Amino acid sequence: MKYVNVVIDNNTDHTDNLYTYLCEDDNVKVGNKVYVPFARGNRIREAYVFQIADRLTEEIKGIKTIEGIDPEISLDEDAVATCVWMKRQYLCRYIDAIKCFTPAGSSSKRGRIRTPYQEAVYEQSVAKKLTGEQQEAVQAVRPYLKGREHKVFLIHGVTSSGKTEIYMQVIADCINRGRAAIMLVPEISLTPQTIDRFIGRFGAEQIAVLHSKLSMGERYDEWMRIKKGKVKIVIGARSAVFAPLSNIGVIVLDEEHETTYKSDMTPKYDTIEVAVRRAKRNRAAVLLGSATPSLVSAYKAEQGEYQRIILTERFNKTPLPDVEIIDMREELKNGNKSIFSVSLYQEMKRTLEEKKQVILFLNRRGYATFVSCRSCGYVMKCKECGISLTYHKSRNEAICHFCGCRERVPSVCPVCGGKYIRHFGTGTEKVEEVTKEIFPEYTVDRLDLDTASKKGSIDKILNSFRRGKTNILIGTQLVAKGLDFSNVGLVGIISADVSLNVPDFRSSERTFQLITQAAGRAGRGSVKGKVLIQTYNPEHYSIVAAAEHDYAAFYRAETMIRKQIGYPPFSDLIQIVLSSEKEQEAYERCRQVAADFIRDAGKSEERYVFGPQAAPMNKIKGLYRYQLLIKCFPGKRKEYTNILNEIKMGINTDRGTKYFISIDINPYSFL
DNA sequence: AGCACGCCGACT
DNA sequence: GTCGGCGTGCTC
Repeated sequence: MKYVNVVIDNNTDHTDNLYTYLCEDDNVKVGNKVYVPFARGNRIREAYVFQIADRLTEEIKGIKTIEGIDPEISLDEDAVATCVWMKRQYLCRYIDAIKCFTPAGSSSKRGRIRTPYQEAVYEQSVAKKLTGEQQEAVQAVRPYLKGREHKVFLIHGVTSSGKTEIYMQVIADCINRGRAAIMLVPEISLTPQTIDRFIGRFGAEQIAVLHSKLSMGERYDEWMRIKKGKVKIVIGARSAVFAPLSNIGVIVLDEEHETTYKSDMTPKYDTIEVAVRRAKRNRAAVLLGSATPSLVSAYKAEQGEYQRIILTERFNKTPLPDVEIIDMREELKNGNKSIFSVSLYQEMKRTLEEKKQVILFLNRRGYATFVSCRSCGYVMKCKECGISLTYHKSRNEAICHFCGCRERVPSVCPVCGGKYIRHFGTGTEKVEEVTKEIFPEYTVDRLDLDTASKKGSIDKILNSFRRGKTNILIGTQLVAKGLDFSNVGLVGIISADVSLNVPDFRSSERTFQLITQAAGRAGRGSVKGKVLIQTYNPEHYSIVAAAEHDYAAFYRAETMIRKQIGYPPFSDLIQIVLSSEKEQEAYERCRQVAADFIRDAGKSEERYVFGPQAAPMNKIKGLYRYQLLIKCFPGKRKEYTNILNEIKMGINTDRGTKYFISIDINPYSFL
């Protein structure tokens, strides 16, 4: 007879506790899924065992007995511990964390196991001979695998430096030692080549691929295959970090800087943090790979928390493309008001005549418009927060989305006195239209979230480009991702300013990454490519550094600014959104949370609390949203999350609540 | 959340 | 008397 503490699978905050039951089966294990009678009606509910004891420390009245143990589904102790950690770390419920580790579907009624990828034929691939740099990278990781020691590596390698080959050889070493591996990619539908290479190398029977297109049943079957130890490698997007593998030897995150690694749904976890957490418990290695590491990861590497591995040569020895910055202020001076600068037009013409392809890249991000001067490039920014102010038409004001301060929009530029000061934002959609007009004899295609949403159309568009049927491809970030085309002679970035002036403290980092990734698309074959960047801020450090392929310079400049204002990696940002049908209530509750927080954290912390102010997306699904931002400096994380947890519980036990609270730690977007 | 308990007014 | 309205409190 055992006493067990369980988490009830109940979709509410009010029962987010451990409940004690008697269990007649002495073989009950932590992580077992069980069935228990719950509440007055004693309805049978699903639950998960989190703790087991032989006796009670204090008497519990009316203790009930577990009805049964589910023989199919169980979590291991590692998963249970991680759930407890996630609840604290991300302020989610136990059950939200548990759902990450358990399959959503149920077992197939027909008893037939569904295995996608098993039938298709894949080109066999064998381990390639590594370059010296690649060899060193693999050698650096190997002792940790051999010694079963935890370590995080940041593999900073220029585009096409052969990071995937390094991952594969490390993973091969890992499975040779009888351990399993998780391979994470930012977006599975954009990385079919990676999956093909892995299956070609390791064989489909050792690999499970988890992706969003799987049906519930397929997902369940893949989960079962992994759980039963039939699989050595799991490939997938962020949720695959929860794969039920025991004995993990390595977790790889490719393109570690990608924002998709941060979950924006409950639980709002950070995949890198979860991966490191699981790896620590498994004494496993973590490989973070990127051509443009996030500032947070690079900082951790600099601090010695991660071991840095640098790859400087491109695998095929193709030199990095020449990057030229085009000053759009000059274009205006010369009377050119079109989207295309003279240089970009001429370069496009030349490239197309040489029968090479062109990619036009527009980082059409965010709906927020910024105010800038077309004569000198001046942009209205918040004096305290350093981020771009967002233009609000109704009052002709510019507002800071971080602290909420407002400023009137001047009619002449305060720097140069120019008259061309106005708000920018959209308008770049016209690129396709204008391109077709200027180059009617060439085929133009567009790839963005609108055109890609139709099933299969990403592949269709990319294939037609790969086969050379499309001459000019226009696209958003989708195009910048790790796609491999050999005949691209020119990449044109229509306006670097769009991403540079997104009202977010990461806008410079994003711009550097986007330009670098986009530039990486040029000259992948034998020819050296060319990149043109159009901007009104030609001397901005993130643009200059990207043009010169100089990550270190960007890193130095950006860390200095972050440190000064106290942004990540020097702090964690906590975003709290209060929403309600009534705007007044949303505001009032938000103010109350701020007051409660300051009361509990101490008056001295008041200066780290920003808001309340209307959230950038003011109203969603009929709910008004007000937000609070809190800067959390090192050493304060536990204290702050404890306080916020208390506040959250207080709200949830308050009966007549017609408002909701949502807390996101280090959100990737404030929009 | 969801469900039972209970205290009150309205109705056979 | 007793039916059912919903406000209140608890779920091992």
